[in-house]
Amino acid sequence: MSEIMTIRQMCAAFDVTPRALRFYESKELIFPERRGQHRLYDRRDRARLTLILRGKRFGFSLEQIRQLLELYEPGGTNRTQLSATLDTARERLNDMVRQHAELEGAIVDLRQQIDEAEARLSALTSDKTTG
Amino acid sequence: MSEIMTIRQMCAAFDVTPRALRFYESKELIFPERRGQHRLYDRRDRARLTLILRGKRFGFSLEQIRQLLELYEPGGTNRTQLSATLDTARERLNDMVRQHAELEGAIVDLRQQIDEAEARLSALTSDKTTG
DNA sequence: TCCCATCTTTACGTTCGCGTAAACTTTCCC
DNA sequence: GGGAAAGTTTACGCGAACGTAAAGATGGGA
Repeated sequence: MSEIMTIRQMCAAFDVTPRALRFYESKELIFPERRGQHRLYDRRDRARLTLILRGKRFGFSLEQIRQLLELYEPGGTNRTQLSATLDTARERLNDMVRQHAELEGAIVDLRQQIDEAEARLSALTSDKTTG
Repeated sequence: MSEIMTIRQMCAAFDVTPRALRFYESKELIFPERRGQHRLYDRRDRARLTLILRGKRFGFSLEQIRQLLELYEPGGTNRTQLSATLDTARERLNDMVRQHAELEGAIVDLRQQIDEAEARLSALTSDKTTG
C-alpha cells in the first residue's frame, strides 16, 4: 500500500464508490491533492475516510462527522472556533455513550426473543416429526 | 395513562408526529384498531412503537425494524417464515454486537481527542493571559 | 500518432423518512 | 342542531446521501 493512492485504489481499499469520495470532498470532509485534474489521496485522507465511515456506521450525518473531523485538525482554529468544536464533540461523545449503554439492553432483549422464537420453531418442527 | 390511546395521546407520549405514526402504519409496523375512522392504539401498539424508536436510534431502516417486529408476533407464522425471520434477526443481533464493540474503541478515541483539544484550548487561553 | 482507459465536471434521478398543505368527515359539547 | 376541534385521505415537497448518464479532458502504450 503506497503512500499516495488514486481514487480507484481508495475505492478498492475502503469499499466505497468514486461518487461517494467526490461527494465527501464536496461536503468538505476530505481534501485530496491534485496532480493536474486527478485526485491523489495520502495518509491523512485515509485516516479521515476511516473516521467518516465509522461515523456513518454510528448513524451520524455527514455534517456531524465534518464537525468531529475539525477536532483532528491541528492548525488554524481560533479560541471561539475550537471551543465550539469541542462543545459539539462532547455532544457526540454523549450520544455514543448513551448508545453504548442502550445497546447492551437491546442486545439482551433481542437474544431472549431469538431464544424464544427458536424454541417455538423447534416445537413446530417436532410437532411435524412426532405428529 | 389509559389502556387505549388516541393518536394525539400517542404523539405526546412518544414525541412523534401523527404523520410519523400513519407512516409507520402504511409500512406495516403498527396496526391500530379503528373506531369509525379514528385510530386507537393499545398496549401492543405502544410496545411496538417503543421498539421502532429504539431501532431507529440504532440506525436501522424501517424495513429492518419491521422484520425484527415479526419476531415478536406470536401467531400465524409457518416454519419457513419463522426460520427466515430468525435468520434476519440473528443478523441484526450481530450488527448490534459489532456496533457495541466498535463503540467502545470510538469512545476511547474521541475522549482522547477531546482531552488533547482541551489542552490546546487552555494553552491558547493562557497564551493570551500571559502574553 | 492514435486510441483506449481513466479520470473529470455537470446535472438530473432515486430512496428513505417523513413535512406540509388541501379538502373532507366525524365527533364533541354547549 | 351547529360550529370548532380533531381526525382522515391524498398528494406533492424536501433534505440527505449518494446513483447514474452524458460529455469532455488527459495520459499512457502499441
